[in-house]
Amino acid sequence: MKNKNLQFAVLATDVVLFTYQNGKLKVCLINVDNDYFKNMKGLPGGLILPNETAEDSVKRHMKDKAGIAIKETYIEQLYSFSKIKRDPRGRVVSVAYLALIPSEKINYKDGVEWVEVKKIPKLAYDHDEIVKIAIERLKSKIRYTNIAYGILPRSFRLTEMQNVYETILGKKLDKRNFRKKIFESGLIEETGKKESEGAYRPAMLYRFKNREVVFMDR
Amino acid sequence: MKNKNLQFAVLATDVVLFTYQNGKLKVCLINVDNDYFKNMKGLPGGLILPNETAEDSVKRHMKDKAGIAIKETYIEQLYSFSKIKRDPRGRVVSVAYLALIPSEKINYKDGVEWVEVKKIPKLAYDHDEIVKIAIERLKSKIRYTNIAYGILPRSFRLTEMQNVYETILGKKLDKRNFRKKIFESGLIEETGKKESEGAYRPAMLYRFKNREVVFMDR
DNA sequence: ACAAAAGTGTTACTCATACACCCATGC
DNA sequence: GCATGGGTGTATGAGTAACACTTTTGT
Repeated sequence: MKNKNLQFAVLATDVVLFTYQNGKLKVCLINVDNDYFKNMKGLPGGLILPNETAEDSVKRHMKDKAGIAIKETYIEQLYSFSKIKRDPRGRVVSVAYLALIPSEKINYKDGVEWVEVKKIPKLAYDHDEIVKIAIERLKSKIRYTNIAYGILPRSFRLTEMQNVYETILGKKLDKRNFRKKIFESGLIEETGKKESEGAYRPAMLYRFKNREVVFMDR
Repeated sequence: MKNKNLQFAVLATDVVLFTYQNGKLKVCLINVDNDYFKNMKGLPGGLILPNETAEDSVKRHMKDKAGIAIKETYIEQLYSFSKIKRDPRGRVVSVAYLALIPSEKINYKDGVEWVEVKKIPKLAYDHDEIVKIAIERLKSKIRYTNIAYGILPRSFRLTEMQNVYETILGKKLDKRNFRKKIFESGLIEETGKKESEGAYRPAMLYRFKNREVVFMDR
């Protein structure tokens, strides 16, 4: 660096990592316990190192702090937070990310908890605000992209998919209209296999055609 | 700061500042001339200081480098750029912003040029990428918000407004449909005044009801 | 045979699109 | 009276929303 005195801020990342489990949308939270935030929860995250991009940093922290296998996750940059007092320990500017993971890919670790979105407690730092923005982004983006691939298993029943949409959007959807729209979108295809859930009629299993973001027409 | 060796990156902001002038969408560019980028252009921007947020920083640089009166501008955060080599002089992470200004509020300064979007040359650093993302954001956001208030004068004719939309969206719109949609959106209201453009029938002048962002229904 | 989830079509309504002529004014 | 931009309505097609019953399977 040329000018030492320009270096003043710690640069960090935070991630709002969602999963869908037992019919509920959940967020990954870790324990926070320091002089300023006693026995609270917060988002996983940490510093950006000199030789990594913000995205590299998020992936590393997701792996280290939440035990997440990076390959399995959808990640997108959410927003950057730069309020001067957002971290009472010193000036920290944070680039926040939104990430999705199918629940069966989660590795559970001590100090890491998956909390239902509706039951998130008051969080440390400005993490409440970050989560709020992440939920809005997820809600709007699931409408016009295929990012649900990030939160559903590789192959899934359509009712499962509909449940994910209903939970994220926070409202019931009509089964026939949902299916029509999803089929017409061309985002998914049959796997050819069927799955029986307990004792009843087996359901066709589907998968996403693409595992990169696709925007729906318009 | 607690830990000196955590401080490695320079934090900066860049702004993609749009205006609409003579039927053209233009971007504010400044001269860049250093060891790495000879006689080129780039976006206005600069460092974030220890006592300012990213948004404070953008506003300050817009004022200093481009002579823009802050009060008149619409500003939103665009995206953060953290590629390690994006600035060859050293590690700089930049929070980019999108801003809009009505052309009559521009103060012209030496070394600052307003370049038609279609004619933007190769820019210094990663500023091409930033501009591209800004244009996409502007295109999509003008469809479902009232942010056009940031680029139109306080009061304006409807054809003027339609021209702004056509230029940003890059396509012709139907006059009657445009008017219908705008009126139904409830975003604007009559000022009660009329304006004659040259020798012909005077047009009703309108203004935006709100000068903060409003999202259209749906 | 029954319990449970899977699967399937039609109608009504709303919204977007396409399209052409008269109006008001200054010169 | 003419040139110019301002202003207006209707018809068609597309997409969204509402709605209920039959099918398949395991027990």
